[in-house]
Amino acid sequence: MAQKQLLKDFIPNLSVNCVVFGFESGKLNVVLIERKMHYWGKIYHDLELPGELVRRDEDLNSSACRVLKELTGLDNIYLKQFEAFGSPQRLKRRKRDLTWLKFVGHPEQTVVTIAYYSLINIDQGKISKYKLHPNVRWMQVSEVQELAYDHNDILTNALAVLRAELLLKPIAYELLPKKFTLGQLQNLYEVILGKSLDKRNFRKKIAKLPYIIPTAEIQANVAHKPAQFYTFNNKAYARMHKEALESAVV
Amino acid sequence: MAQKQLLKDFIPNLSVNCVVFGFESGKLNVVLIERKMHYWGKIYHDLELPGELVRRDEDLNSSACRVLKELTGLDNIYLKQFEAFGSPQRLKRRKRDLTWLKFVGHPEQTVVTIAYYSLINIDQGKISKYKLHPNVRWMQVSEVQELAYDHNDILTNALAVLRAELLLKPIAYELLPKKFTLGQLQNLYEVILGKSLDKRNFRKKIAKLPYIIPTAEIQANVAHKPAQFYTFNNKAYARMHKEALESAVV
DNA sequence: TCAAAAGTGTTAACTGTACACCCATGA
DNA sequence: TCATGGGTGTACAGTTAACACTTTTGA
Repeated sequence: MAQKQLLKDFIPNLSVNCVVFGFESGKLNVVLIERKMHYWGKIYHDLELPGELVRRDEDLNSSACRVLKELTGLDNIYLKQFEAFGSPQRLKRRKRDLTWLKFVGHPEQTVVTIAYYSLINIDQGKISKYKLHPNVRWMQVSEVQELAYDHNDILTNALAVLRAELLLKPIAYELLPKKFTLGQLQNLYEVILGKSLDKRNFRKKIAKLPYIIPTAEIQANVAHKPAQFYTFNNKAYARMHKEALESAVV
Repeated sequence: MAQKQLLKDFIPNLSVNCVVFGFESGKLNVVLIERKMHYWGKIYHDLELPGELVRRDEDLNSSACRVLKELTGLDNIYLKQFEAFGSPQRLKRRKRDLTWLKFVGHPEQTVVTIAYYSLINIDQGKISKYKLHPNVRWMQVSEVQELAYDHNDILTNALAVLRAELLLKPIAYELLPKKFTLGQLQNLYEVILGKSLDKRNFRKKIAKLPYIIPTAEIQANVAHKPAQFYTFNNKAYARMHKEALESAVV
């Protein structure tokens, strides 16, 4: 965590962490940071969620944006605060974490972290930009092992929030390229929710949504019947959402 | 905020605030703290949400519990973290707030607050205990005026979360006495959701829930047909909830 | 010609919604 | 006897869920 700037510019007890999800070739991935350290004479490689201490002059959201920007070079990314983690022991549950804190000269105080989850789409070859920092890793959520500190808890809760929001808000489209097929969309729902869905019922449901717009474009160079591309129309969504709110009854 | 204990025991940049809701005689109420101050020669009365700085050795949840305990003398209250508020300007938007901060000797740093909402029931004459602290006020949510700092934002968001959770989780029963009538329950939904519901449909829905148990008891001394009392059975709820999760499809 | 994913309708069960009257009680 | 809130059923509309085959393409 931020050792480059002057320590006094930061609130020593407050950090943000970002759980950055992305969907690529049918898998849900997450951005992790490699932490290399010497520990009892050996070199350990270890992973943690991206995060930093919060600056005194910035908003929490700006802080999370800053972390993402420094990490991936991207802004205008879907970003949502979901939980604060504040156990006094959260940084010190393992010997390895204590060693690391000493190694980087961390004051070893309680650090409460405000956790965000973030959705990116791996569109238009942007993926290369995520390699900006040499220790950024892009890993399948299902293959994540033991992370630093309480970061497994943070990831688990982020996933739970992602699942819940997927059913309530149009966030699937943050994870997909601008033009997507219904197969991709269904696959995304299946992967995140962890269950398979009926293709015909799924497509009927989508067909009723006024904000999923079919395009004239069609897949090319696929070894099966080529699929039609669709787009998400945010204005149509906002309109529908507004109407739904106004007429809502339990 | 906490001036009595040693300042070094607290994290100066981190507080918790509690939005304590209660339901009484058909109205949704919230606990507020009166803030009296001299301001340009006059005495102002002002309201804020209960809150305190977080101790270095305590968990965020414990911190919120502590605030509630000190305030109302009650523990084992429904308590849920819902959002962190961290704008650097959040304590200093008004002259009055700045004056107050100087008055109480606050270091005037950025304070990020972790906001909780809490539900209490005004059962069995417990209400008297809420008067423990002389400046505790119990006020209808619909009549709340301008609060200190960004506390109106916090209250607004707490209400939004309360509404959303009311539709998803059995929290209504935290706000009602152990034995309640269906009329009270419907009234609570109507007040929190801000719309009227169809009595017959509402009762049909409740009748299907395996965790709302009719008792043999019946209202007395009411100037209308006396209502039957019901209870919420948490075990039955947990059982049903577990089954629902296991068989869930989108 | 094969493999792989796209695309397509019907039926039955369930859920949500609209709607109006009588009942029991205390004042 | 009146005012107050308690209590009840039916019909229609909309939504969900189960289910199997044909199409188009590249390899």
